[in-house]
Amino acid sequence: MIDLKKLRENPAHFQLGAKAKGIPVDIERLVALDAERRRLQTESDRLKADQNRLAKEVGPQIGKLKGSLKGKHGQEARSIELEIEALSAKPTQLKAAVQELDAKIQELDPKISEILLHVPLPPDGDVPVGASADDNVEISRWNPTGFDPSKPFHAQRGFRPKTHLELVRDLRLADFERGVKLGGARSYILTGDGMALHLALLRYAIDFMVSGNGFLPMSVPVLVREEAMVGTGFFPAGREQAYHIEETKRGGGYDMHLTGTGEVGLMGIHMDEILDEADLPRKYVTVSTCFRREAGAAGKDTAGLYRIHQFDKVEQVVLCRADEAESRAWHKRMIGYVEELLRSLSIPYRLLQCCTADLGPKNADMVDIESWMPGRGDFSAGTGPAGAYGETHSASRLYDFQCRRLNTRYRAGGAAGKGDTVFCHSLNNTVLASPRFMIPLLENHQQADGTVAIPEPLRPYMGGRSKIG
RNA sequence: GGUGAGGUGGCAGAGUGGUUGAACGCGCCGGACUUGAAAUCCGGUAGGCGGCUUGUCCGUCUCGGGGGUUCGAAUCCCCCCCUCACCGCCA
Repeated sequence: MIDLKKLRENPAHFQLGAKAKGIPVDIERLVALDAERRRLQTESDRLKADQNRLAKEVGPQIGKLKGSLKGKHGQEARSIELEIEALSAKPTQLKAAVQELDAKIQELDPKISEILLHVPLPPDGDVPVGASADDNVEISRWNPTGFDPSKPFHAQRGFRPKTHLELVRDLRLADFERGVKLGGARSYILTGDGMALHLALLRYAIDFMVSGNGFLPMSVPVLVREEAMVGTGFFPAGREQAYHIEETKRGGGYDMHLTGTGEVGLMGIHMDEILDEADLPRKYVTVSTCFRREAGAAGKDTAGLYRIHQFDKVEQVVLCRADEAESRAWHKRMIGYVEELLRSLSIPYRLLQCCTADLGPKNADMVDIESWMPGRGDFSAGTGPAGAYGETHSASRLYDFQCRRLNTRYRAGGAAGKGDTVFCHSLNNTVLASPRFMIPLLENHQQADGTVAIPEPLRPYMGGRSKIG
């Protein structure tokens, strides 16, 4: 959520931001509704002040009179009752006026929050303006020694590469037919070494962040309430992407949603909390199963392990002080962790600066990391697939957008009881998502004999083995 | 799933219709005492929203959440959420 006060001061900034992201939102109407709401509240508060003052003056008198009414009858009682009535008249009148104003405010509130929840965080000034993901800008590349993505795979390695689909089939790493039988389209079963590799990757990634970089490992719910989805900024815009458990339809008190990323759980941890500044930054990592409906992606990447409804992901999240420089520094650092991880696994990758159109409502800035996948890209009969980069990671910088929605704050100024409460900044980045990451891993490390070499750091997690197949 | 008990400030815990945004205690902050610390004493210590005269300012709301009764609600009524205990079932 953006700061309504800032929007009041500079609506144009938010209008431009929404436009750059290609998100339609009626900011003029929001500004008008907000002004009306404040007018009503000021008026209501004024009347309530009268009410309270009157209650203090008149209330005790009424109490006394009511007390003296006991045991009185006839004429005497009647005159006391009249007195009470007279004293109550003004407060009753005020009450009606207040109720009328408050009713109007209550009518306005859902309209305001409806729009407010849709106002995206404007992209930072240094984010390139673009119309679609095609306008993303490459920042850097890294290649293991001897690898050059501009040359065909077989020219470098001396054999035609298999796609991950072929590798998975030949090495019996996954069973798509039975997966689909069980779970429908985009389902799969990892089998044998496929499952072993999947687990090895996740465990390596977790250990890398915990032992290597001081992140605190957490388990988090993947079945969460609406508040967590709205708070983290996935709802309302991304409602179509999440599976919805309609418990209310069977008599339950509330519905649940399956999370599409561990970010929801990790960020939700400190919902409605005020943290001590001294306890920041918080560095959390989780591994969780992620569920995505992939609505609107029909027909896209239908085969294989690239686009699936259920996968597992190691995710990193940082909560830090509300300081732009600090936030930016963490973004770089969190990307750096992933670079180090990818290098340790000898996977070629590139960093992409996402343009404004590719950002999504909650990001001020986003950097994608794409891993080289030899099995993707144009196919030629002679040399096989040309290879292409495919997205495997995404690092977001959100300022206080998420924490404002989640109401996650800290007390500034160090010492307890002092300083303002301010919303934290939050950041998140993939550490490793599998099975998707198995694609670059299998395809890059395949050998001419059809086996796949296991990169050194994964071997301890694979029973010391050096290859699959 | 059944039965019962509860949800009050950072924590613990009073308060069952009238200056109670909230006692007492602990914690924390400031001060005094002390060579320093401890102990002791004094004072202070929630958040949201709005306003303008932007102030050590004013108003308002908040005792799990929402609604209601009342001149007045932490306190009474209704709905929801959550926690705990025991029983049943169960990975």
